[in-house]
Amino acid sequence: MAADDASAILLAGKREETKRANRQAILDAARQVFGELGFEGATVRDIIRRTPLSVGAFYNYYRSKDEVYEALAADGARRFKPILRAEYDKATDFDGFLRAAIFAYFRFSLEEHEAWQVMRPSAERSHPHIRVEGPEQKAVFDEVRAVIADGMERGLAPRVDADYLAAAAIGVAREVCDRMLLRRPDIDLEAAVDFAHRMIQGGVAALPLVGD
Amino acid sequence: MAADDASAILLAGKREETKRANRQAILDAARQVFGELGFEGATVRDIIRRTPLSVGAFYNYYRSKDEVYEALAADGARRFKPILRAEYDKATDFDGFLRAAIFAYFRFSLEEHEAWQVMRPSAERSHPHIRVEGPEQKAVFDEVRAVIADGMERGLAPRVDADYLAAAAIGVAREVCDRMLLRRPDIDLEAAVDFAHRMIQGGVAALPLVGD
DNA sequence: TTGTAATGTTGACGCCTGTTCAAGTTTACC
DNA sequence: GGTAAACTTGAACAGGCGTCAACATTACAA
Repeated sequence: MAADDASAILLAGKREETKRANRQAILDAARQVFGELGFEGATVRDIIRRTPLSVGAFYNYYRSKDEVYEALAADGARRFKPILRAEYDKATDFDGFLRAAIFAYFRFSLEEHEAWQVMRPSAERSHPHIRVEGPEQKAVFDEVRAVIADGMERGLAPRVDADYLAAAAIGVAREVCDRMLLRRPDIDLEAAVDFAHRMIQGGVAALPLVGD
Repeated sequence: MAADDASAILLAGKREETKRANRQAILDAARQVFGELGFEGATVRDIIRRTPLSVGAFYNYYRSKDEVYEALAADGARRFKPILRAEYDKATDFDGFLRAAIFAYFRFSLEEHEAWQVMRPSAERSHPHIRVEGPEQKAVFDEVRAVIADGMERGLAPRVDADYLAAAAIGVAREVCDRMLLRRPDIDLEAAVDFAHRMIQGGVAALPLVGD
């Protein structure tokens, strides 16, 4: 054969290339399967069945089912960070920042939810008592928490118990967002954001300042 | 033998009696084990190992591991309901009711948490991404949600989106309570309740009334 | 080109889980 | 004492996760 027929491969090492591709394939398959079956319901074999790989290969790339999940969460964080940051920069006061953060979170969740059937229905049907957080949602949450804490340290937010405020804001956002998603197909993003925003903002105003 | 040595048994049928005892034994063991290992981590064998019964007997009393969990939750609800109801009756306005409900919830959670090591540490270590709700907590939650909805229907609460308000209040209470429990051993129940109460109450005041 | 070490892949295997069921035991009642 | 119903037992089953010795591919040097 005059020419090597593996011409489509870049100049980069072939090993490195397939490695990256396999990692991605597993991640994509896992996202799908987790979405359809939920974390508990999904088996490693369900995942690798949607890739050209074998069980053993899976464990070559990820040490466990849990680790794929973490990777998925990290991926979600990587995508959400810049979105939140952009909105953050646009805001000038705490209130504006708050709304921007909430809006960003709701929008992101909505998109993820619509992109692939996120674990809500099937997961809850099979294990009604266990609350499974979508990997993206977890990541987004950590991010929002960090930003809120950051805004507080910079003096943008009123001086209240930072830990509790972050927790409360996260609680409101999470629950209201979940509720909103349940209203499909009649989802009013603006109304939900507005509700959460007013709730948190009004709540903050009523809070006792900390440190005397 | 002149006298039957099973004299301790009541006049009630022996069958009925041991049945009730076994049911309770399983429930108690399950509470312990779920607390230590979390729902996923706990195996049916772990549970029956702490009772004088066998695997088969377990399935004679409960159809599945899930069902014991549900029973535990129902038990929690049964104990919490009167507490919440009592506080509810004492309150005269929405604000007082709100505070009473939050207080009751926090106190109940705190007691459950201290009674037996509730699933927080070990469960999260084994499955960091899965949020396992303690059976009692789930029950308490359902109860609080119901009461909030009830108060709203009776016109005690302002006319806002009931669904979202319940969700938001639950979100705040849940997260702040969790946060509070993490501060062991320096837990300030009053402060936490106060925070959650002001947050929700202030938030409600800032909400747009529904139906024009 | 060809030999060889390193790296990647495979799937049957071991162990553990929830759940079932035929066989054995206990209770209730006559 | 005898018998039927109710209950208990634990080995067995299906199915899950994660491992590993054997096999395949790649990289590289001579």
